[in-house]
Amino acid sequence: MESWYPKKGRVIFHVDMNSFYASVEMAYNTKLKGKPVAIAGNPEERKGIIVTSSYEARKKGIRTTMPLWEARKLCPELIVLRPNFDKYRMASKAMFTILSDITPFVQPVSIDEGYMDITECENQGSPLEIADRIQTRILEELDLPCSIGIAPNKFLAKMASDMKKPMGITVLRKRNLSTKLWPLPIEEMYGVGKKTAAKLYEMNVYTIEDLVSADSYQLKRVLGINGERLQNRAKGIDPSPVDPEAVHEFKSIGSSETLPQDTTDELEIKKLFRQLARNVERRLKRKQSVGQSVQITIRYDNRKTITRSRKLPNYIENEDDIMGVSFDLFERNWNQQPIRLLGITVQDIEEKQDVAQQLNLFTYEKEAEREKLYQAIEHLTDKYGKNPFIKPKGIEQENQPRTSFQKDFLDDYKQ
DNA sequence: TCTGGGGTCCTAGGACCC
DNA sequence: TCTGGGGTCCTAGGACCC
Repeated sequence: MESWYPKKGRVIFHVDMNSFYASVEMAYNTKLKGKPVAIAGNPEERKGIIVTSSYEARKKGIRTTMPLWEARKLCPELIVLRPNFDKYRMASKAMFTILSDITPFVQPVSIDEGYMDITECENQGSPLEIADRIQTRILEELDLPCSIGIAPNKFLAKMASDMKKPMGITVLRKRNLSTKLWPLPIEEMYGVGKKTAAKLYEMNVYTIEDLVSADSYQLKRVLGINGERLQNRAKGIDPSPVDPEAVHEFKSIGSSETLPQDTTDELEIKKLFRQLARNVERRLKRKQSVGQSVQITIRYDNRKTITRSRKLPNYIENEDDIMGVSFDLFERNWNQQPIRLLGITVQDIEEKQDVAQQLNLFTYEKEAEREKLYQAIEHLTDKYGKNPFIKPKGIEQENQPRTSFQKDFLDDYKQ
């Protein structure tokens, strides 16, 4: 609810680690410092694309998602490392611990960036001093560089942290928008990707300033609700709060993998599905969670990608259940073309403790059977004024009608 | 002999219900 | 003799981000 008095402006930080994976590798192995380093997937296979690279590598033109062979052509002396996520997760945890020393209002958004709301931290110094202290601690204690954006809301803080890299601290105030934000090309705005940029060009929007003054009806027509939101952000309006709980409310857990070669071999496909199901189970269990939907992804050799999903009548968590649903979806939907990638994602996730009764598929089907039988008995009892079954207790016994009398009743019910 | 793998959010159509 | 309009759920796909 809005209060009547003027609301104090917020002070939001966006803390963004600089070329995070590469920096963590350099912190572990200082001999890598000053050299062109890149993290890439399996270098032997086609999954070899650049995930992150050091600034030295970027100077040579290395870019994220660039195929490895192309990166090597641009920079033959490139040091290529496989990702080591355990290291990165540890560094990330240490980094967020430092942020949490300032305020509990920290919202991690990915492994290497997060927002902070330091509005109530006046007693700890000015925003600039606090940012400087954070940056120094992360550098001295973890040997990792970061950039920090300071602004009255999340969007502006995010844009600000991008303005000076590496090791920048940038303050973006409302009154500076026209000189610091608005001149930027529209495709540099957070939330504007290739497709949206193309639509905006059509409307003669090339800079963030153009977006501010664009016709809002036309924007809404072309981009839907996102058009409205983007224009508001361009104007410097973003009311979304820093939400420390958001990180726990994950909604899906998935695992996918590109095959070494495209394949139509059902045995190989099954093996990969089994592995993906196991992976998803492991991560579900680690988070003490269960899910109610299963989605599979099939990418064909021509890169056409389809998804098929099924909402289940109950929550599942086990490899076998995940595998069963996934493979059934696969068999119903595969068009026999060679496959490049397969994926399994479990959605509609709840924490186990929040789910009243969690049953695996098998128990559920038993329950459903039992329920149906009870209904049948109830129906017949109503219709004929008596229970046609001699022994109403012990459903398993009743499963098989023992007399033709009972059989007729059941047949009657079924039709 | 190009383009990984982890996510979130939004849209749109059809089914179904009132 | 013809057919409203709203709401929710499910499914598939797309856009975007790191």
